[in-house]
Amino acid sequence: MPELPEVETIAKELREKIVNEVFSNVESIWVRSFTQEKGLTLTNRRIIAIDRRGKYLIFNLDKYYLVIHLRMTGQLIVGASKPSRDRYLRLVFKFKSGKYLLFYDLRKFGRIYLTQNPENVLKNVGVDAISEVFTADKFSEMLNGKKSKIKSFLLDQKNIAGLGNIYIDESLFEARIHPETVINSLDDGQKNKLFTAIRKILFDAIDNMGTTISDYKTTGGGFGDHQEYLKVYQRQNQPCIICDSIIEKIKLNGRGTHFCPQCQKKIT
DNA sequence: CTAATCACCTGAAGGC
DNA sequence: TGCCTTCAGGTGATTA
Repeated sequence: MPELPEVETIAKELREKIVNEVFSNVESIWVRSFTQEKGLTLTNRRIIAIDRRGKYLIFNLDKYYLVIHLRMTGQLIVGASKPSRDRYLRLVFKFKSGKYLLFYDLRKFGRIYLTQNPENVLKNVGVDAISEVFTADKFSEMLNGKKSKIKSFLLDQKNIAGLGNIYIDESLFEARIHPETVINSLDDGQKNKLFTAIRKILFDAIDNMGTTISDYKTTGGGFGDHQEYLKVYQRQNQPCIICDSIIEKIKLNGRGTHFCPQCQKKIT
């Protein structure tokens, strides 16, 4: 479900809603959703700050860290009460104030870790796509000598953290680059254009509070708006908004991949 | 190193 | 209606 803009939206809301809350207890309805390192407990820990890296949320506690990945269908909802019996409710975090942080996750892929050191969880997570250290020069340097397809590279979180299937397809369209383009055939102009496109697409999506296709919700249970602005993602068989060609959908790395065959010419 | 495949899960949608 | 297949925004492990 959520990529960087959705997680960023959730992080902002959680900062407003639960910073300074003190955990009272956790109820694990689906135990695999929550793991804690040996000897650590969440009880009495206060939330000092909430950070994000790629698609991960990091709760900085007065001791320890809570690291969260929502994967495909995870949702974090802040509530005043505990629902009696919700089908997809997996974890219930109770605060001493009486508030609740509820973790819903239909497909049960999401994970929440209590750890001494966030790097234990984030060791394979690369530079965040909207951080200041991710620059055009850095991007160009990362692409140097690479032989894989550009979309495969962008999907791999140890390269750049935060991009997923939706925003990669949208960024490649914005930059007019075919998703199967081999990296070492990109020229400097294209690399720069792609860098600019990635940032624009992500910041626009954040402004729209993310994209709700099926499961993504904000912490109050609301939806994002960015699905209204998608130009290629899930627009297969519809006309390109630039040139009227029919948007195609192929499989790349097992993922649905959308592009305009006219605007994003394949270089061979 | 890359690439492909599976595994983890549940549900929706489409074909017959 | 029902059965079967495929697909879904993610990632880690394993195998080639």
